[in-house]
Amino acid sequence: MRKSTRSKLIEAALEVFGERGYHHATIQQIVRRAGTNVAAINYHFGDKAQFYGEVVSHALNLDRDAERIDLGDEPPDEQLRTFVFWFLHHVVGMHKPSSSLEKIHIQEMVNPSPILDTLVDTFIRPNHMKLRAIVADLLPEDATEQDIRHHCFSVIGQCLHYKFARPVMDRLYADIEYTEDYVNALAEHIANVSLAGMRAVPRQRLVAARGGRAHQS
Amino acid sequence: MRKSTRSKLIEAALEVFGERGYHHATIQQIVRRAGTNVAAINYHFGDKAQFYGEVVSHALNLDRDAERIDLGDEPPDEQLRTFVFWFLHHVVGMHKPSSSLEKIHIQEMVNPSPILDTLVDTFIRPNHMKLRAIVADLLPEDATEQDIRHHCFSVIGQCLHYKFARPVMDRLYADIEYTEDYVNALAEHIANVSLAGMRAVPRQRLVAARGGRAHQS
DNA sequence: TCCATAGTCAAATGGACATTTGAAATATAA
DNA sequence: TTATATTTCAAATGTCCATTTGACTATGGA
Repeated sequence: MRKSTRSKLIEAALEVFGERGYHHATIQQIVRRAGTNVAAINYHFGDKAQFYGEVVSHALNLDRDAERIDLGDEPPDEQLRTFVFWFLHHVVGMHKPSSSLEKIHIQEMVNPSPILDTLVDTFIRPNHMKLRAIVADLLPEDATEQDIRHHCFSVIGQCLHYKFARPVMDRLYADIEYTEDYVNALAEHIANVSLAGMRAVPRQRLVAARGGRAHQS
Repeated sequence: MRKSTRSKLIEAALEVFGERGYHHATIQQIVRRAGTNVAAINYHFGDKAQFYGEVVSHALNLDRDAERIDLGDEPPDEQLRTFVFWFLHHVVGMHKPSSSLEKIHIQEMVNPSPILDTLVDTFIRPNHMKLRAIVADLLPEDATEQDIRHHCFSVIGQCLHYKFARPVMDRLYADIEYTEDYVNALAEHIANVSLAGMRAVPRQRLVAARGGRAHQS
């Protein structure tokens, strides 16, 4: 059975939306890549917005079957390392291209569209909860809800920075090459900083009382 | 002397470009806010791109006179805290709106335009070098160039995450309010994690030899 | 064979913009 | 004042898109 126009459109759109984001992707680009013409979008999906919705939920379905992180029963600090490796390689997609779903995920963070709600519920939150569990394990018993969140965001923030700030980084340091080894070293670094930060928490408690310092405005 | 149309345009544009970014800002919006009409852009600046260039360099000039971080001669870990406070409040602009230049800075990271080069050279790099100096001070003597960079990026990455991932965060946790106190606590957290990470460096060295682990693909 | 339905296509339509134009208004200098 | 240069304005033009239209083709029963 030859590929239906419909699925060719979805596949092409997955790539184009992943590369350019919803707003910057044009229907022309998509149908050209799919080898068809603009009217097909209207016929099969109604309009661009609905089309995008179908493309994303198709990607989410694909993803359901795809590889998940297996954290096994390693000790929590090993689990964190595994998570960071996975996130950097798979989500941030540093040395080899990430899946289209991950690319769309990144695009949606930068320019959210209405589907971001769905994306958070079916994709981002589950992953976040996995990290959260690890972090909660690593922090002392009496860690507050806030502590847990903040440490999660520290981990993710360090990782995503290599995606979002890439244009700036490349201008600051032209010589970086994102080989697999380099990305592994990066993951190692991020895991180490994060773990050190979590181990330091009890000590922080004592210092934490320092009132909010005035920031110069 | 009444404000010239030219400077009214620049001021309005500073705001609009800061809010919507170069691509999403329309000339209509700018001239409406400046109380004039589209032809003024053509007359004073040629076209949108040149206009944007002038607006940014105007902002950079303003910024030259504006408040800089004064790190004084505090010990390096205090300097890092100061830097993080400054960056979160002033650049990321968390609890009160940041200046238009900072907003444009953020916009350019997300959707770079040709002026990003200028922005990096005259604005981002100098700030980066300040942080770099602090980090180099905090790390052991034998820290590599890579170590220094990575720790810088860890600091900045954690801060910027609260800007870039905000749409997602708000959906994950609807109850966060970015009061001044909260942002101060955030800064404290980020500084603590970063400092702990840097103090842990020598210990890492020993572990660092672990070969790049295969990531599941 | 005939017809209905699904699918495809090139071309038209229409909206949102940036950009240009030429005339009108205003300031400036002689 | 008069001439000249600046500055503003409303309207026209052109471009890039999404979206729609109506004609054309293929397929699969009756």
